[in-house]
Amino acid sequence: MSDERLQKLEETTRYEPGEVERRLFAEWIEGGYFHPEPEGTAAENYSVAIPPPNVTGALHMGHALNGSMQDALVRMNRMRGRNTLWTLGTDHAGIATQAVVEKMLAREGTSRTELGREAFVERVWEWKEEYGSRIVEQYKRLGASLDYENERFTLDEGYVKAVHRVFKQLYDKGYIYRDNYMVNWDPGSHSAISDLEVVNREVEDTLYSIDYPVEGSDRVLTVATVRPETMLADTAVAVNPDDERHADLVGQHCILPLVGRRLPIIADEHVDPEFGTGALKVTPGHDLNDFEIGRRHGLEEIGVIGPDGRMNEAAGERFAGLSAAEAGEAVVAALRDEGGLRAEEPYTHSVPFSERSGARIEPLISLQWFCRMDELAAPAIEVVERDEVRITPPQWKRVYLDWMREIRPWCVSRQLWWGHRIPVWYCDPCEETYVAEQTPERCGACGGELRQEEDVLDTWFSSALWPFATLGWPEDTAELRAFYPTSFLTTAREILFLWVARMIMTGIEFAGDVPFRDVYVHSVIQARDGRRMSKSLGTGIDPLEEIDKHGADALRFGLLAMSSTQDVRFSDAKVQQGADLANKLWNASRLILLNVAAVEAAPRPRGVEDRWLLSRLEATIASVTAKLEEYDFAHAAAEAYAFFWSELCDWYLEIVKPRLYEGEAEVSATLLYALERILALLHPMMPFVTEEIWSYHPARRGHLAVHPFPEPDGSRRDAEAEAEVGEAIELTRRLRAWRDLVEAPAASVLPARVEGIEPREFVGRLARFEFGQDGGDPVAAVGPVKILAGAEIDAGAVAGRLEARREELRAEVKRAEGKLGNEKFVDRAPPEVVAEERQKLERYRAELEELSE
RNA sequence: GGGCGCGUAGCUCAGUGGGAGAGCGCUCGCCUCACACGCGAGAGGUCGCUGGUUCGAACCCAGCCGCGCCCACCA
Repeated sequence: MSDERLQKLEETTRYEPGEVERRLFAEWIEGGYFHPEPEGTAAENYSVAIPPPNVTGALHMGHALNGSMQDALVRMNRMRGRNTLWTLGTDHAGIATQAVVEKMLAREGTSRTELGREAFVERVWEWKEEYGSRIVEQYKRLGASLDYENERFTLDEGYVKAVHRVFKQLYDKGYIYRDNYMVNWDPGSHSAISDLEVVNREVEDTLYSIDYPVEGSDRVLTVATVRPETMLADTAVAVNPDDERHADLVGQHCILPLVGRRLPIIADEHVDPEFGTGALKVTPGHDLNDFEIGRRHGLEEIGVIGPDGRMNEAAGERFAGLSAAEAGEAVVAALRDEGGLRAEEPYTHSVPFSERSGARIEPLISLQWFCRMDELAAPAIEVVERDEVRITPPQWKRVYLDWMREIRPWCVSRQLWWGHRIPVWYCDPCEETYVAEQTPERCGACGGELRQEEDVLDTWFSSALWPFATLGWPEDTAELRAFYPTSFLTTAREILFLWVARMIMTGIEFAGDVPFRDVYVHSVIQARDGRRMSKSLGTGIDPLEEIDKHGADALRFGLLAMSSTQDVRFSDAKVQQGADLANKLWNASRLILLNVAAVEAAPRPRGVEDRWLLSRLEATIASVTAKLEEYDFAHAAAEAYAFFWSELCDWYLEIVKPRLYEGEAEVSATLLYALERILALLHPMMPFVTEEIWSYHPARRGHLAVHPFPEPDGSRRDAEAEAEVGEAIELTRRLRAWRDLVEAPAASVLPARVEGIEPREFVGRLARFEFGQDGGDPVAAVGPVKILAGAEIDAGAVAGRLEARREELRAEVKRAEGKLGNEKFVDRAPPEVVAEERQKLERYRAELEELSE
């Protein structure tokens, strides 16, 4: 070690993450450690495709958590020597990105429509080039060991090829088709959206009851609606086929108030006779249920609300041009005038809203592209049933399967400009449709000009291909052979259907294998007050701020430690614990590195304490490794912390300090060995501080990021050493507690003698007792240690202490005696449990007798 | 309307059949030559409620009370 570095190590008593993290990250990049060559097979290699963040996005706590988990496993496997790829990339995020750029244009006083499609898309690309890499830089701050040399984007050239290939193949198979169908129309983004992008919220509306007169009769059928404006598009009235009240009316007609249209009265199972009067107005053009009823009965489909959310000409002169809400009021007013409004009452029900724009969904019939899912779903169900894709925690397996078994066609077209434009061309004169991977020149039939489909694909259509499209599919690339299928996926449960399910389906269909072997569904980190973290609520906690304040290692450790299968609140204390651990690592390492004697290759345990430490170390390595492998990050973090802090620092380092200061070779070797292993074990969770300390370690030959991960060494487990040192530690604790109780001054050394076997040397030293003293009656006994009278002890407290302990013991004896006196317990409990209870009783009785002398 | 989950120390959370745990906070004592972002010692819990199963229940079963999430086309 150079004098300069030695001096720095000596002087720096507090670990400062800021400067260290930037420097080390640059070193890792320079080393090229995160970029693998596409060699070997996927079975030997290790790969993960990052869930691509939106280009519009900034790193939020979910990314930070998910990134910490992925990096822990990725780094562990890289250290194990596996050829490891963690694929980096971003998602073009159709609606979100288009919205951001549209907002920007609005500030400039222009708009999307003013620019025109081509110029608009160009502006989005410019925006992407300028701002789209922000989140990538933020992943670097976290220390994520992604392959930054090869960044993918769901709209890059190769990716477009993959999307077109998939679309064409699905079309050729007959899965993709175009249809006039009811979709969730989002008036906010002016596009259809999928069922999964709709959120239902409870809304208080008014339920109106309206009389529909029966043609040629005095009777009326009273129907109920929360959306009176939709009556303008009614084309039938339906009753339940078993409803005797209305049975005679089926086949007759009603007259639609305000409009005068004749509405057939039909019978349909869907109608609930218990609701209202049992008569349902049927609006196939603006309600999904009614749409289905309409298709069953061949009803006319009238649309009175347009894509802009306003009434069109079909609504009639009185209402055309009004917004749907205005039209509703106007309809109610008109009905009041005519006397057709029978009742109105407050009504709370759930209403669909667009998750994207927040607008109330307008169910509309429109011409859209759909993908049939049944055939794709079948094998994706099987692989999960057979655990070829394992879902953890296991309750999500059923959620996945339930959803997949009920899967419905997917509306894949979106009326946006930013995205994969659907690779379909129309020839208007001869009405031909071409689906092609590359733009066709002219119509094959008439030679006429072709017009490309205006719509783009749902963003999730392209993200569904992520694990293989990023590896170069549809080309047969070395990357695909080396890294597909990927090893695992960690994800939030909210995109289990939106994304995970679809990747499994496309992976099997197009890449010939499942996209990953394991899916780990992680917890959601909530705000400190238990609310959802959200930008709009202002409850978000910025991971970058946490990194600035405490360091990336602290945040990573904190997130892993607070993670769970349950949702948890963000815990500042856990992040602080991480920061404290980094500082403790630094300082314990200073103690070791600045005091060790000659460099030794292997540990040479001398005393039982050394064997104890090495045994505990190996137990910890085995356990932490197993926890990481089963995605139990919280316990992995907690166990590593507990071993290091308590066993290594609080006990072992204190025990061996005299030997260390004397420059003993054996203890130096043991300490350097333990330090190397614990640094490597912790590196996947806290890469920066461990790498920094490693740079001072005499055994260092390269970066810790590519240092071998410790394999648990069972040969160093030593039950005898653990038991012997464990007892000595326990005795030390009891002696310390005793002296605290009698208020012995902290610095004083108390006289005592030992009956029986002399305890290990460190017991007296750490508890501040001088054993081997003669004379006088003991004032107290703590195990084999008889404490002698000293001037500095409060005699009254001693007596009190003795009596308190006796009281405890009497209670324990009573409890054990009671239990053993219970014949049923002795008969039916397992023998070892009974034996254990007998041993305890004997121990308590012995101690009680000792204290009663 | 279905499904999943939660209720354990002041706070945030572990703990799935044999004597209640961690971190933070709190109390007391220590600037002990790695670290005061530290060291040592403590206090603090009818494990939501009620029944049941068991020799034995925080843990298994049933019901109830609170809270959360997901799915669902009831006007």
